[in-house]
Amino acid sequence: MTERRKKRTAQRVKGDQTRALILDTALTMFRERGYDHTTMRAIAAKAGVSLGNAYYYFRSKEHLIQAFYQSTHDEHVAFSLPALEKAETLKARLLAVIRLKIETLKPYHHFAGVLFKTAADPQSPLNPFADDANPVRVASMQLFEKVVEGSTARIPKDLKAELPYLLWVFHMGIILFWIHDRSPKHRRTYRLIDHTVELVDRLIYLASNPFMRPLRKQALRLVDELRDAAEDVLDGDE
Amino acid sequence: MTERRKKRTAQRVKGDQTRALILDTALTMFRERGYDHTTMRAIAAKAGVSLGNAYYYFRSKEHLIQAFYQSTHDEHVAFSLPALEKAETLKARLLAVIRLKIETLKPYHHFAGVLFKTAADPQSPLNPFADDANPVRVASMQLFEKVVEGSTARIPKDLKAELPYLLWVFHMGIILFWIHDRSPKHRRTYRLIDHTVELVDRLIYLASNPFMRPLRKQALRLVDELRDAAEDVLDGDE
DNA sequence: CCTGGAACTTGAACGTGTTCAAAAACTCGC
DNA sequence: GCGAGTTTTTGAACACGTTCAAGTTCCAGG
Repeated sequence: MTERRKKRTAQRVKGDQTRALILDTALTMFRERGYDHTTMRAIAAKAGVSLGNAYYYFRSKEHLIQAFYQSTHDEHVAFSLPALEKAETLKARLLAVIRLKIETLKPYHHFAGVLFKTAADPQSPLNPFADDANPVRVASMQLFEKVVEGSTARIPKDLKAELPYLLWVFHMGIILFWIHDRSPKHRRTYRLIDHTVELVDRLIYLASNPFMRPLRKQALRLVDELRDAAEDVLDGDE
Repeated sequence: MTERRKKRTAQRVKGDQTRALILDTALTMFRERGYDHTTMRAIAAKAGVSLGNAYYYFRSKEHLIQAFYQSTHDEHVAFSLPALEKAETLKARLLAVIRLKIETLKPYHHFAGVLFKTAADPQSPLNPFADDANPVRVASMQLFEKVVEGSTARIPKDLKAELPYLLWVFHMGIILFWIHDRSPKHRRTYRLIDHTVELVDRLIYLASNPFMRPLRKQALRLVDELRDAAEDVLDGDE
């Protein structure tokens, strides 16, 4: 067993290098030419490996995107944690985290168009909505848990429980917008973030009013239903 | 000019037949085997034309979907108009139209998965969100105008103006859900329709309250912003 | 060192959507 | 019914994602 592990780690080094090389090459080319215009052959050629080798490390061209998610997410977290220490209100915390997300993704705007084509495709194994256990999604939601937990707002339990998920979905929506935003410096997106965060904040406040309890309950039940359904998509049967 | 038109119409007959033949063949095969598993070669072969000929009539495989939209939409309208004559309240009218939509699409559930992969893809010329001149979308929204106009509900002008669009988007959401719904007889979707229509109705009522005016205005401004942005995606620059 | 097996690498081959230049069919004015 | 022009039809060719059987490299155990 010890030997076995040693062997593995020993070999892993080379393998990991190749893997990283292919991924880096791919991401660079995606950034420069876009996803569609970057062929697997070109990636392999530029990375100095064979076509088949690229497929040894990445099951498909789409799987390169999964790796991209992971890497940008890590970066986003690194930016967000310090920012969260300085913000107290829910509004400020949410604003910071979402702005930083866009900041992180910025270099990839050109190729980001593909992200949602695949992310929104329910068939795709990369769809983060469908797969509850998707590590990127789990990690991503944890960040929004922090956003909610650390805040000083008073929010009813039922809503508070669902809020990280709702905010995560919200942030996906913002990214979707940003992908299509061709305004200079993404000003439009930043304006949208300001407006929607403000609106979300007001809605949360409104929904927290005891008056709103029945409507809130109804809406939350609906959210649950949608979540369940989204996750059922993966399993084959009924 | 007259000759020209005559010539055109004369030729159109044959051409239209071929076009229809290809489309029918394609839709049948999509229904039976699904979109991905139906190749252009197979469609051409089964229709008894050459591969190139299929591309003469349909610019791409995706464009066959556009034709599909059109044909099911026409059917949906034919079902809806009589139903709308019998329903007075907004809630009842909306419920009827959306249920009938699902009813219309039912035979295509198996292949519907592709619909949203392409419909949601902002790059695609078929994306109905991006192109506000898309004939299918125009026609589709007209139906929701009828839903609102014919109803007895009292709704503030600003909201009423935007409502057809909002309901159209809502109905797209329902379709998205239905596509992934694998429950027997799509019960889950019908339940969702009931719940969401109820919720939408309550929200409209709530939003119509003078108290809600500021929040409503803010939300509507946001909707406008989103619409504008979605439509800008098509134009190349800036 | 040698060997068996595992990890890694290769490139030819396949299936598919799409393009295109050339052929065929058709229309209309004469 | 002939010729010019237009529409329709053809199928070979291309590019790309993906697969796979076969080859190479690497390492622990003898």
